[in-house]
Amino acid sequence: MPDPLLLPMADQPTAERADAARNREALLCAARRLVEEQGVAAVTMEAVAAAAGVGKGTVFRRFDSREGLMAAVLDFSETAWQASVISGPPPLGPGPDPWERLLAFGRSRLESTLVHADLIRAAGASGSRAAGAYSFAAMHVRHLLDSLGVDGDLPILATALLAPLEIPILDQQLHSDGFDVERLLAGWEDLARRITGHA
Amino acid sequence: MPDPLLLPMADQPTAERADAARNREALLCAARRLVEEQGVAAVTMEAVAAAAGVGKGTVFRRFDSREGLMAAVLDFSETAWQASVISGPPPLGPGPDPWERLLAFGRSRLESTLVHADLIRAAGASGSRAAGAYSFAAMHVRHLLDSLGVDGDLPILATALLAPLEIPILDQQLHSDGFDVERLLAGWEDLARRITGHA
DNA sequence: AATGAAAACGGACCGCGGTCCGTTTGGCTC
DNA sequence: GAGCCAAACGGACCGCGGTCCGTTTTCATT
Repeated sequence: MPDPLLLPMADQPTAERADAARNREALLCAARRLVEEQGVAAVTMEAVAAAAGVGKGTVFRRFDSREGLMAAVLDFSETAWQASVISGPPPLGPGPDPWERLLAFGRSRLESTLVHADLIRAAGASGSRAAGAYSFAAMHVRHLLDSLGVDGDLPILATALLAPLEIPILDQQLHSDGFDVERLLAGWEDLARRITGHA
Repeated sequence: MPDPLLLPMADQPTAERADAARNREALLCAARRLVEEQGVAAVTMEAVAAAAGVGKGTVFRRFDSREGLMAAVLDFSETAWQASVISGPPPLGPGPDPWERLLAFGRSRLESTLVHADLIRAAGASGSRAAGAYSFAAMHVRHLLDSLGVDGDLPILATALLAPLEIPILDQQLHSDGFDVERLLAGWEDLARRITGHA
C-alpha cells in the first residue's frame, strides 16, 4: 500500500516514462535538423523516425500526427519570440507607450510568421493557436487594446487585428494579389489606427 | 496547309474535346452527389471516378488534384451566391444604401462560409479566392468601401474586413475560443463601423 | 472514307500519413 | 532481486492522393 503522506504531492497525473522522454527529445531534435537541412517537405514521419533511431509508431505515439510534430518544432522557435514580447527590450517588450508597442508587435509578428511560413502551414490548425483558451498573441493584443483605452468586444477586435497576419491571408495577398510586405505593413498600421481610434 | 482566312477567328486557344467535356460533367455531377449523400470526407478520387464510370487518371487530368475538384464543386454553389450579390434584391443586392449593403454582405458571407465549411476546407488554398486578380468578394467590398467614401488603401482594407470571415479564423473563434455566431457577427459589424468611420 | 497526330484515357504503381497488434521495457510492490 | 502491469515500442499493413505510360479516341485534313 502506498504511503498516503506521499500522495497529496499532486504532481502531474502521470509523468512521462524515461525512455519516452528520451525518444521525444531525440525525435524533436531529428525533426529540427531535417527541417533546417532539407526543408519542411523532406520531413517525413519515417525519415524522422529513422534519423532518431526509433520505429515509426513511436513518432505517432509521441506527437499524434505530422501536424502535431510540426507544431512541436514550431513551438520551439515560438517560445523564444514570446519571451521577447513579454520581457524583451521596448518597443516590443514592456515600455511606456502601448501604441508604439502595438506597432512593434504587428511588424514583429508579420516577420516571424513569414520566416516560419512553411512550418506553420505544415502544422495546420495547430500552427496559429496555442493550447490555452486564448493564444498568446490574442491575449497580448487584447491587453494592449485595453491599455489604449479601446472599448468594445476586445477579444473579437484582437482577432480582427491578428487575422490579416495569418498565413492563409498573407499567402493570398503576397502571392495572388501581388502586394509587397511594405504595403501589408502600412495597411496593418492603418487598420490598427482605425480600430483603436488612435490619432 | 490551313486556310489563312480561317485563322484570325481567334477562338479560345484549344477547346475541350467532346469526350473530355462529357467526362468533366459526369465527374462534377458524381462529386456533388457524393458530397451531399455521404459528406466531403467520403469523396475519394477513386470513388468519384468509379461513380462517374471513368478511370482515376481522368479525374486528375480534369481537376489536377482533390483540392481542384473540391474547388470546382464549390464554385457551383458560389456562383449562385455571387449572382444574388450582383443582382439580387436589396439589401444584399444593389440598393440605395451602401452601408446597409455592407452589413448584409457580412451576414450573408458569414452564413455562406459556414454552410460550405467542409467543402472550403477541402478545397484548400483554392477555397477562398477566385481565378482573377481579386476574388469576387474582395472586389465587391472594395467597391462598397469606395461608395461609402472611405479613403486609404482600399484593397488592403477590404482584406482586413474579409479576413475574420475566413474559415481558419472562424474555426478558431467558434471551436477553440467558444464564441457564438451572434457575437462574431456583432463584432464584425463593429469592425466595419471602425474601418469605414460610419456613425 | 482513310489517315495521322494530338489529346484523352485507365489502371498499375509509388510514397506517405496513419493504424494495429504482438513484443519489449521501465518502474512499481513485496 | 523476483514478479507484475501499464506504458512504450516497432514495423507490417492499409487507404488515399498523385504519377506514369502504353492504349484508345477524337477530329482535322484530304
